[in-house]
Amino acid sequence: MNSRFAPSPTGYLHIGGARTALFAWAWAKNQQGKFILRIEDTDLARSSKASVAAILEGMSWLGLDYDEGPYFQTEHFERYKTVISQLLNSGKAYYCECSEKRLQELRDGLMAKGEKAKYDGHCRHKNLSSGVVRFQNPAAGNVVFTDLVKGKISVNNEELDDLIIARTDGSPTYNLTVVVDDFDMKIDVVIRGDDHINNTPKQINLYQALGWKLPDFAHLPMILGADGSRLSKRHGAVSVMAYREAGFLPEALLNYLARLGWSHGDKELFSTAEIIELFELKNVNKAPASFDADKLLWLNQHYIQTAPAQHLLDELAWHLQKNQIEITNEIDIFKVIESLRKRSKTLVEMAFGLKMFYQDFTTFDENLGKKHFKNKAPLELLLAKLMVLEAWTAAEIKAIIEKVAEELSVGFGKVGQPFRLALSGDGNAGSIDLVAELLGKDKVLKRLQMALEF
RNA sequence: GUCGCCUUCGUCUAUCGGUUAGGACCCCAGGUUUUCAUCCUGGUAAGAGGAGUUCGAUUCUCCUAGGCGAUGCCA
Repeated sequence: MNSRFAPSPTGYLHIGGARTALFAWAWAKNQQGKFILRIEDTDLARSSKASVAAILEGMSWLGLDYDEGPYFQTEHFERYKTVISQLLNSGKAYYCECSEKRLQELRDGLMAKGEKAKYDGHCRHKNLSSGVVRFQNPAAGNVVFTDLVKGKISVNNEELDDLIIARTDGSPTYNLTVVVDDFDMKIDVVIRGDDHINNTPKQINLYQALGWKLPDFAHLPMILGADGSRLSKRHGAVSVMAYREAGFLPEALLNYLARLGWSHGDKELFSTAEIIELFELKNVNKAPASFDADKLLWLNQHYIQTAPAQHLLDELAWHLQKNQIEITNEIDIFKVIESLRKRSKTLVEMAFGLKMFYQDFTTFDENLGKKHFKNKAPLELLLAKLMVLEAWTAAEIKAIIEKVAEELSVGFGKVGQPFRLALSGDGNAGSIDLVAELLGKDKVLKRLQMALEF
């Protein structure tokens, strides 16, 4: 059982496309069939190599691996040409030379009369031999099909017109190429966005004219922005890679996308393997869904808290490189990750929190410094006691902080907070005793000294 | 305009005609806590409107409204 993802390379891989890919991928894997990637690049003017690369990059990051492809429709032009002449020869398609102007006037006129704007078949019996090629759609009857997510859909042929299947330059158009490729690639279920529902009856007529067996269709509802309108740039990030940049884990995005329009009872958390195992088209929701950034963030936090440290490090590496943070052997990165994971919602936050362990700083946050370094006594006492501390462990360090607080008759916070600022520079750090242990005696003493000079 | 699709808490969703309509995110309250977090407990909150079928409709049918999509020599 095969499915495919067929993006047109006119931009990056966006959230909606990624979900379509995910569902098609999950379905094929669930069926133990093939997932095929096909690039629909027949619009030469709008397609670009950069977009192809961006789409492949997005899919690769998400781990949506394909069993075949990427195929490019531009490599199938001969095949399309053959099919088009077959249609022409059998009288199921014809040339049309109507000018753009005539077509426009025709549309305007019909619309003004309150009728469906469609081609009137002007050139149908002219026996022309140049121009665009139109498919002769059946004039009457209904096209009925059972969509695997939407159910029964019926469209009257009177609503459909003779669609163009080849442009003046001979190049094929979308409705023809999908039909040919889906047939040739033995696609069992065409899984795609529901903006294609209206094309489906036309394609079904094409299949029938060609005498080909129909695939099943499954049309996925759209993803809307938080305000319920079509997802666009003003809703924030729409590109998959923008989520990588924002510090999301691919499994979090995948889990989120899976639950957007699909469900398995009350289950919220799905590993990638579980998505494959449990995915069923019949559990896909019919209604469009709004993108909720808060829930995605919650999932990301969940996966940051539970993922193996090595995996976190692998994903983190990209961010560290981007921020020019270099991990050294001096401090155990895994211990640092453990100390950070509970307080990081994104990898960006984690990378940021990691900085203080591997990069020295020269200044403290001005405002916080004024507040916490005003009274030097806690830091002086801390420094004196830590300097002579032999067993450099969190427990010992904590005992010293408590002792300092006791000697000065202040609360733990009065010592801990200045200490935290001294070590981090910006006040953002976790359990201060643990942070101090990880940082190591040298750096701790140095930074305390620096704080005293503030 | 015309055609198609859709409609359960603010959001994502569950519900095989009979449920106090459940879960999750968000939000709020309380608890744990060395900042910020995490974590735990509890809470607020929904069947678009109107007919019909039925002993009984969120669930089936129809109408209306609203949203989205299509109406391209884009895909």
